[in-house]
Amino acid sequence: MPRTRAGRAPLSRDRVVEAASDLADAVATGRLTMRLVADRLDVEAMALYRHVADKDDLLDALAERVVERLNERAAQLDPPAPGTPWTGVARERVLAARQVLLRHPWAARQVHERGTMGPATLRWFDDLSAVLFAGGCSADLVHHAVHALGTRAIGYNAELLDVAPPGEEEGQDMLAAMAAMSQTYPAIARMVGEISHDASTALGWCDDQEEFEFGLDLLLEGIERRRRAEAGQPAAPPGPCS
Amino acid sequence: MPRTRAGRAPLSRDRVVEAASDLADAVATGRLTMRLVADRLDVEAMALYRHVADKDDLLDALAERVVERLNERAAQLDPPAPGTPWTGVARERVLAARQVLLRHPWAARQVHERGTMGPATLRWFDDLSAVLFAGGCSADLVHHAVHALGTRAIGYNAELLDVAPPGEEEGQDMLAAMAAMSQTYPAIARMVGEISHDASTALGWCDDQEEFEFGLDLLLEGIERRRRAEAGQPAAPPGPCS
DNA sequence: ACCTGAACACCGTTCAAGT
DNA sequence: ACCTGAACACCGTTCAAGT
Repeated sequence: MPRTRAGRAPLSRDRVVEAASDLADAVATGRLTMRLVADRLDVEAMALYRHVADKDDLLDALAERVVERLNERAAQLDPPAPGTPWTGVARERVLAARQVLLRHPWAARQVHERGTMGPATLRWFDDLSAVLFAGGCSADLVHHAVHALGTRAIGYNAELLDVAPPGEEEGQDMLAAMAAMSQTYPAIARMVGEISHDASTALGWCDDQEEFEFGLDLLLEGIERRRRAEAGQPAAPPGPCS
Repeated sequence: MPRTRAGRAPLSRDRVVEAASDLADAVATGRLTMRLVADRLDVEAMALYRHVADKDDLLDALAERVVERLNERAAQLDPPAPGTPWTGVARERVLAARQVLLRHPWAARQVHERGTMGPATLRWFDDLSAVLFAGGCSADLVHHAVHALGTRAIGYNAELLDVAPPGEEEGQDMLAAMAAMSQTYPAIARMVGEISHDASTALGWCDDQEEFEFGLDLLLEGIERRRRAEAGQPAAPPGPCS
């Protein structure tokens, strides 16, 4: 392994992000400074700027790194027993994500606050979408569900479909990029492709109010169903009046 | 109105918090500095420290101020038409809260992040709890529901019942304080009093994992019910097989 | 009593300089 | 090519001093 004259391994983006992640776990949120990260790497603060654009870039990378852990954790889950309903599979994935996030208390906020989705985040949402599709949900329902579950699970609330607004970019490059996306994130691509365009939801734009009300209604309906159950009325728990 | 020699109204905690709130609306989150707040009040930054303990104290007051707006907005709502189900009433309150919060993008995060609940926040939760009780929910259900809805509505996720851990304090003062609380926040008091103590939820402590799973299950069940409806199975929508 | 000036120990970030 | 030293324009916060 190459070493500098001072006897330490050379810096890299990964080493910087890793050090920052470790530090964020140890130190209170917001107390993370470039100088502290540098200290941990036995380096002057200014050396970091060769590997990250600025502090925001570092925080973005931090969020993405945690979502990578979510994906690794999801990959380790036992395959669901045959006959498991999709809800059970989704539940397990969301709870696994929560488990990882609880170990990095700063992470949910960081993931929540950034404006863009990195590859790891897209991967997580694509996998969750695939579970819903496999369960028989329509594209519209997958879309709403991912909003409702995603905010709760990994705190993401930015425009889900706002991949890259077609404008300044070359039309050719855009199409190629979208084709590549479809290969890599097939469930998301299917969702975007099949979603009802005559609704208030247009391609590349999510109606935040609609998504909020969708999630809110799910909660209210569920609470009301439990109230009924408490009160002794059967109210058709899972099945349709079986 | 009294004025200083320089010709400006004297500072007060309210004026400081108001200026900070206006500034937070205008400037990007995190860009709020003591010096900027002071500038807006035509005062040196150090003068603020006579009215707020430190920046954290100011941010806390900021959050509380916004929740006061939520309460004012809720008070202006038309009384629900007779026969309106409690879900409709709760829905209206949560959507009204969201309306206000959307005008102060920084507020949800701020409310979310602080560790304690001020009087305004307790007021909001007490009113919401009262709606659920009036709808016939049990104390346990109110408790779970307030967790599930509260996080979504005003981003609050700290321990709901962690009012003041009985320890160093005088027992007498504690009892008096709790009695006073019961007068001021009767629905919350009822919830705490009636909640099932044999469950994992003990007085003054909420099981975060349990609340998370409660909210998650509501979402999953609601999504599954919609999938069934899409697929043409009636699945007993609102009523019990009516 | 209420505000100010000067100062302290920090920030993120730049840029020319070292090796 | 990669890191450092010195510096700049900021932070929150203190404390003695002004009025």
